[in-house]
Amino acid sequence: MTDPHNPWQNHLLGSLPTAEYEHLSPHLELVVMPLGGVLYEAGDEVRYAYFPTTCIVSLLYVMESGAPAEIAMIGNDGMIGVSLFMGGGTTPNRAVVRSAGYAYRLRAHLLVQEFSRFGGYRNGALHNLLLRYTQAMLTQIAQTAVCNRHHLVDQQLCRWLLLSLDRLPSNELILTQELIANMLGVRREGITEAAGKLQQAGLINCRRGHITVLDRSGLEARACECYHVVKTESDRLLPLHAQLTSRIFLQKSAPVKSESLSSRHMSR
Amino acid sequence: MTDPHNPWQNHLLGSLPTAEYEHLSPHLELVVMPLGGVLYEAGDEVRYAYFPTTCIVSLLYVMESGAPAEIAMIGNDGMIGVSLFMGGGTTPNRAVVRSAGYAYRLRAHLLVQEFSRFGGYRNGALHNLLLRYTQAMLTQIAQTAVCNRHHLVDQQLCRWLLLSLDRLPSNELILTQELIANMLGVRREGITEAAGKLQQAGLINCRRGHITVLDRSGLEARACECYHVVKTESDRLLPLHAQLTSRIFLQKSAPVKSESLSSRHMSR
DNA sequence: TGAATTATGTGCGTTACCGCACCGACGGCA
DNA sequence: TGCCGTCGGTGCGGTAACGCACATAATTCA
Repeated sequence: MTDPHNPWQNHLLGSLPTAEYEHLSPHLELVVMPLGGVLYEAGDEVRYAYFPTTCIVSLLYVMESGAPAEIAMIGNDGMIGVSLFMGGGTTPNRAVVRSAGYAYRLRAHLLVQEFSRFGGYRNGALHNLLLRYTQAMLTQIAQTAVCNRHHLVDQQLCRWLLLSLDRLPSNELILTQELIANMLGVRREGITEAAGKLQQAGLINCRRGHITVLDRSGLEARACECYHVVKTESDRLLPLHAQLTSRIFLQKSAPVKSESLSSRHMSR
Repeated sequence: MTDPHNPWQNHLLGSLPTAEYEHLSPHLELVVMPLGGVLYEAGDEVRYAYFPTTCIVSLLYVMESGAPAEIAMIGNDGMIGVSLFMGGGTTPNRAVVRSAGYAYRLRAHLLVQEFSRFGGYRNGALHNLLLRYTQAMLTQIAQTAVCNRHHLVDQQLCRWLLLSLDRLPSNELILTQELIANMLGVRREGITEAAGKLQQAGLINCRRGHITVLDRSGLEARACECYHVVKTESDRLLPLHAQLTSRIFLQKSAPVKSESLSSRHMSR
């Protein structure tokens, strides 16, 4: 029986050419990502780069009042810790697990080292891949800004559910409406109302702490343009390489040194 | 008499080590940046990197409705065209001159080429500098998202004025309240009202198409935390190098091949 | 100089969302 | 099985910002 966890479940790792992938894989460490786990706080030195496979991590700015605001969400499409190679090594944001699951992590210096390796005159594949990913994330953040200003809570909820759905293996989200409200920076009651409408329309099904998406394209129709902009740009910058799909058949399990994050809880 | 325009008026160019600066400077072209000039449209292939000296350029997302929303503002602290080295070569945004002035520009391929040059095992200074700048811009965009969601128009106006002020040589902004409203994505009347309060408090002085800042620290006190987050992070990532200040005495003028941008006008 | 243009200031009803208070009800756990 | 903490739903008054319609004032230009 094969190990169900593999680094290439993460699209970035899965898109690497075999040579560079093999270079990194011995150092990738599988970690459990519990709901509410904090990867780093604002200003903390980032010690690991995380490559989610089945979890979702949110980047939050925590305001002076203590209220959080979601900046971006990252799942198996990306990584957490771009400041390692972009420079600075810290950010004014908190990274927190918003949907439990797994991720592979890599020590900071190993990532930076590999980022800076070259193949001839051009930079390496990891280098280019990570920069393209950062550019995609930048678009996601920009679109969050636009959406926050211009779109109704109903539309924003659709966008948010779709972005989440794209990063999860199933069509079920395990989270409370309060959590969604915190991420979107609106009242909990606002989410209750918006989700009620979606349920009434038969697009989703809500249970206590669970939201099941029944009609994906229905959500897309109700979402604002922001979702599509982010999705399109992301697909353009990071097409899934042949590498990834071919590895599904050549699967070679990585060392499973499962270790859990310290789980502080998301409050407020 | 010396030429008043010099590339090192732009902090990124000014922070380069002499060797790399000299490598680029023959290719830098001074361009006039008229109010409303469009550097590129959403989806356009980016053909030049622009390094503003006295102008301010805004990155806008233009919504389906046609309404613009400001994502970030760039002055002599940065450059326009990060997608050139981040990957993709286009963005879903429009870049438009928001405050007339000058900039130096560099052909896309020359920037990319210089970005990819190495000095030994580590990447070059331009490489690191541009990545750090991109990280700072990322923070600015993230904070725009936060601000759009959580802060009052009054506070946002203060933030916006301060960010503009930091990028201008004088304490006078030449722009209409309507323009500010478009940038912040609010009603023009909202700006009129907010600006009225600031004027009443003696912090600014408004004339038709002009805003003069009288009390900078007063504005800072009224601004939301977002301004400080962006400023602090920017200063941390991009401290002004000794190079820049020393060049003020070693000034060697660059070829002035002044050329004007096609000026399309910013409309609603 | 006077007319046209453009920018700014003001008022008024409307709306989306907030803050609060409360109730009901689900679901984990003893 | 029954308890209790947490989560979801609902109602109500309050408010920041909107959309619109004008009045007024500063420029530009004929």
